[in-house]
Amino acid sequence: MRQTKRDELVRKALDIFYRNGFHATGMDMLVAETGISKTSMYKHFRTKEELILAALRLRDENFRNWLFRRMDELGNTPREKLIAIFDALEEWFALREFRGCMFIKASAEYQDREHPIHSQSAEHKRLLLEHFKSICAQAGAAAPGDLARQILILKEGAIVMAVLGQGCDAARDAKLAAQTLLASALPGN
Amino acid sequence: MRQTKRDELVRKALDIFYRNGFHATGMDMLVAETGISKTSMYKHFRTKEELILAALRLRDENFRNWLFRRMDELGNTPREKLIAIFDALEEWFALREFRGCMFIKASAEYQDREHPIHSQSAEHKRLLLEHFKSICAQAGAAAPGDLARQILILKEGAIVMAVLGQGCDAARDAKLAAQTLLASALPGN
DNA sequence: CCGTAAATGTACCGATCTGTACTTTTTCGT
DNA sequence: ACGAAAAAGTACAGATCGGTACATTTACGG
Repeated sequence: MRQTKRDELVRKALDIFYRNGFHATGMDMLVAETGISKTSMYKHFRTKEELILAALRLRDENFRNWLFRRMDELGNTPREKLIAIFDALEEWFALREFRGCMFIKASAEYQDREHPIHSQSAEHKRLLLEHFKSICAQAGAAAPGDLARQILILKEGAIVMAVLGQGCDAARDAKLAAQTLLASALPGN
Repeated sequence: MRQTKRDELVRKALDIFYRNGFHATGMDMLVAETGISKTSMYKHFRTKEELILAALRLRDENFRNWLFRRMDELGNTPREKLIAIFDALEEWFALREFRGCMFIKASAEYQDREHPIHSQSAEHKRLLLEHFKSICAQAGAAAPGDLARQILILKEGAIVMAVLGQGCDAARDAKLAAQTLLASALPGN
């Protein structure tokens, strides 16, 4: 139960980085918006980068928990769970606070593949892919890895178009594409 | 023929912004890397933002010219041209200097939809979509708009996974998905 | 209620940020 | 070769950057 303050910092910093970007958010702004003193911040995290990494870890946990739970709630069969990815995305895109994928943005600001922030973002995508792959296997796909990667591509593309598209419903488009892919890759009707 | 210097500045600035990011690239770095004096820069562009917008305009022109030309060169029929998108992507991803989509990165750093840099990035995607849609129509798609948006989603997703995926060939995965979609949406075999 | 750990407030460091002022040098058409 | 325009050089303003020092205040378990 200790570390409430540290958790509060990470939670609030995550919000601010998500809304404002990483380079564009200074430590002084974090002090102003979180109400937590700079001294405390640097007691918990030695550098801004460490704070960003902690925020990304929390984001990874939150996002995967949310998506996987929503897939389970919205779909009964493995096949339905895969389609439910895009229903969940639609809910997300509709939120007022939706601002795109935090990890795409992180990798855009920290481009070097060796950079911890970049590789942690890549790890998030790897974890998503792993889960998708196991569900594709449950659904009876002949090549679960291939199918999972195609679905992940649809998911990432939908997020990009939700940010940069104008008005059109990217989740719905991606869902239609996913249904076509599943109909072609999965046995049964 | 005048403005060679201005064009040189935009061209070099584009490279640096692409490699280094927008906020992470200061005007002093641009001076050092381009060899062009700060005085000249601010004579041609009143602010850094104007220079970024000029660089993005050049990027949009270069990228669309390259992709549409490559689609024409690699595909004979409209259907083949659509598939060729992903062969072109594969070439791009293999380049040593590949660093993802400049417009995804721009929208990640300038998130406000009202911001000129963001809306110019969205315009780039709109122009891609328009072209894809006209080729989908030529290919005989019943709903060319729907199909074009699905293909654009695959293209954007492939770029994201080329940046954040590990080793796997995102262009090939997206191409397989596109072939499935076209087989389902287009008349003929 | 006391002692200790945690958090705060304030002031600061050197570096870097975008942008400007002003002078000198280079370029280039005529 | 001359004159105007363009480019460069230098120095700087004012704000903000990430990060630190240090003294003070708050919170809390025994």
